[in-house]
Amino acid sequence: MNTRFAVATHILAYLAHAEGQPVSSEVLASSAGTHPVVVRRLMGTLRSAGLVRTQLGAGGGALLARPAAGISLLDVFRAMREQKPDLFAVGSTNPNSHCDLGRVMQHTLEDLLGSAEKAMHQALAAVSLEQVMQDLAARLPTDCGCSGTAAA
Amino acid sequence: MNTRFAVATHILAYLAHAEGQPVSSEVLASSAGTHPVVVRRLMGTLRSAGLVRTQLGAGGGALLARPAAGISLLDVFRAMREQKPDLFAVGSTNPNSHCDLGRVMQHTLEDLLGSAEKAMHQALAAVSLEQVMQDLAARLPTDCGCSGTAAA
DNA sequence: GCTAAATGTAACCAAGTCAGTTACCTACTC
DNA sequence: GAGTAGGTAACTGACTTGGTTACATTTAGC
Repeated sequence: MNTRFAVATHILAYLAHAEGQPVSSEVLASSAGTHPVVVRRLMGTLRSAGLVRTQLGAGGGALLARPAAGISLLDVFRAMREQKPDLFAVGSTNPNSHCDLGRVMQHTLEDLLGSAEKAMHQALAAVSLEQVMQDLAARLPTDCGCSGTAAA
Repeated sequence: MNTRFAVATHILAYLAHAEGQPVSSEVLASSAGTHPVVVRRLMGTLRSAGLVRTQLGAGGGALLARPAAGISLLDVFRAMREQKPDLFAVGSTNPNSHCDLGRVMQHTLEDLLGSAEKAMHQALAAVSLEQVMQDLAARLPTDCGCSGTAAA
């Protein structure tokens, strides 16, 4: 899911940059180096997470659903994880359990690992899409000609 | 890799409990609800990470390589991840790059996500195997008959 | 209205990962 | 020497995921 997250952030940063102008999946795919359908699939997830909205028809495309400052990397992370058990799913350790160790181990790990995950979440929550853009801007040499809504 | 981590921790906790007594892969597998070969494979990873050592031959098995207090969940996590790129591998976003955005995006994400990962690592590093055992002990009703080195 | 340009999806394929399993060699204890 | 263990290779089946094609649907603009 590494790539999903990276591509999603890439896309969102692009959308943030193209404020208000819908961007087509084709353009986004070319920028992210993937296939338009992959972008649209991803977009479906981002849309149900409420991070983007899309416009059908000619001249359509995707737009941010809210200002970049209101979208955190945690939002993106969560959207990619969707309903999946957060990061550490201990549930699969078979509760073999002619005694309780299996089950108890499960709960113990869930607690201990849950706090680790929470720490990561907090760190992710602290970074907004706007900050990502600022970081990007600081790194881009000058204007390389791709800062518009054109290619990237 | 959820299950790998969970099983590894399960195994290590078991070994910590059986202080000094080698435990066979068969017993460990039965406790963790998996196959002995899976345990041995995992054990290979833990061994190269320096967390356990194994004894060949009759009466052999696995033992902790150091005291439980000296093994953190981060050690386990790292062992499971091995040489793999830590958690967020942004490298796969194609640097399509008729301009620099792709590459720059990569670096930016690596930095931002790296700090999130570091936060998680710190939280994991704060938990030792000994604490896991204490947590387990506190949860186990009384002595359910499986606290020895026998079954679990 | 018609056309062109988009999205939304479904379906399929190839690649990769991983747990489970079998099999066999090797090492060690008794 | 026999039995008991780990080490490892090899194969399988399930699952995930990215890429691709194909097609229905929607919308803007003429």
